[in-house]
Amino acid sequence: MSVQERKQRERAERERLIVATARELAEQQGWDAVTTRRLAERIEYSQPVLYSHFRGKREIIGAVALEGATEMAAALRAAASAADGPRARVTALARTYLDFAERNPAVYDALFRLDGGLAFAHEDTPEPLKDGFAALLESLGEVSGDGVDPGLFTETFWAALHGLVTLTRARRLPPEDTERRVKLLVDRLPAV
Amino acid sequence: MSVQERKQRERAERERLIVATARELAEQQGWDAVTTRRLAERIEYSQPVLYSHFRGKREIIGAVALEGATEMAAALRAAASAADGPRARVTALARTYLDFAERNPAVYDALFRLDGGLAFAHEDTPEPLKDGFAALLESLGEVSGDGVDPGLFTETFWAALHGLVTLTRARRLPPEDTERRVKLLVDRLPAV
DNA sequence: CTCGAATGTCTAGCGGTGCTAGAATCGAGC
DNA sequence: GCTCGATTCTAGCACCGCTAGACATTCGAG
Repeated sequence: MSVQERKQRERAERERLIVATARELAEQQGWDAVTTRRLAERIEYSQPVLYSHFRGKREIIGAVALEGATEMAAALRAAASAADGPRARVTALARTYLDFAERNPAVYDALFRLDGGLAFAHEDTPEPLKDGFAALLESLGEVSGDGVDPGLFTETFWAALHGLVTLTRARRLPPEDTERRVKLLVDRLPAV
Repeated sequence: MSVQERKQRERAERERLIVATARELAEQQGWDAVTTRRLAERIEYSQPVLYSHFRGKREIIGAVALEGATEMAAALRAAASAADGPRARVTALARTYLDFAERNPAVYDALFRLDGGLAFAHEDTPEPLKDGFAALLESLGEVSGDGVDPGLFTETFWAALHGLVTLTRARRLPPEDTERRVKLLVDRLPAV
């Protein structure tokens, strides 16, 4: 028994190592640099070992996304709870969102740009993802205004932030004015 | 002379064929399916011929993007000029933007998601791209409101639309409520 | 009209990718 | 110490973007 338990523990540990290494490599050099060969070399195992933990690269991206979602939700909630009043919460939330995206570009990509094989906005969406959206909803829902569904408002505000993140990162928007763009969103979209 | 002219014409014609074929293939099966081998086969030349026209795949994406930018600008201007009054223009503009993105996903990706080696928001940005942004600015600039730079307002509104497009396409947002999300943006972001 | 040079296009190949079949090794339990 | 199942590895597949160098074709000069 104990032997099997130890093996299971070691296996779980190795799985964490794979995810952590993939994330680290992606943050350092971008997801394109996360090849199964490089990843295998970094964890000091051969390539096929990766496939005994994950179906393929896509699932590894998905694992990084789930990890990131939990962190992002926590960051958003921390920022929101530190702010006073609905408007201040929205401002804090937006800043924290952009800040997270900027500090963790690879995680952000895994979450919202790449295909990690995860279901979104669906009943079988993994809990961390639902919870991330919930964290947004908690602060944004209270400023959606009469006649506007809080969920829909949250989706729209989120999309606006996501647009800022992706266009800026893709060098379609100059980064200098981000703060002013966020201010515009925060000033006008909420119903108060 | 005439011989050289004919050759140049044929060469230009072949270049158009490459771009059109790449675009077609990308719209049919996504950009991942646009490999140099497949593309070469479809135009009935060998791979190296592609490299006598373009530095690489990236430049082919860039060429498709430029073509698409011109079309998009035209579509946006047509929609705007058919609408009556600033608010109606903004609504028409937003709908046309999303419609273009939905009808031409590969072109949209070439423009705003992929690396086509093009400079944006810069002095040496290619004319079609500048013109596309100008088409947005013409309608959005008039509703930016006092104290808000029209360019900045346009960027922000654009980013919101882009966020809707990409999150919906990436299956992060359910597609059904797009219309209501757009309404929210159009109702709240403009200063009137 | 011929022939060398320039131009154009091709075949073949490089080092890389994600992924996998089957051989080799390891270690637990008798 | 041995056996046998689980684990890990080596080697390889088909594909990728890209390119060197061979080959064919066309052109211009004599």
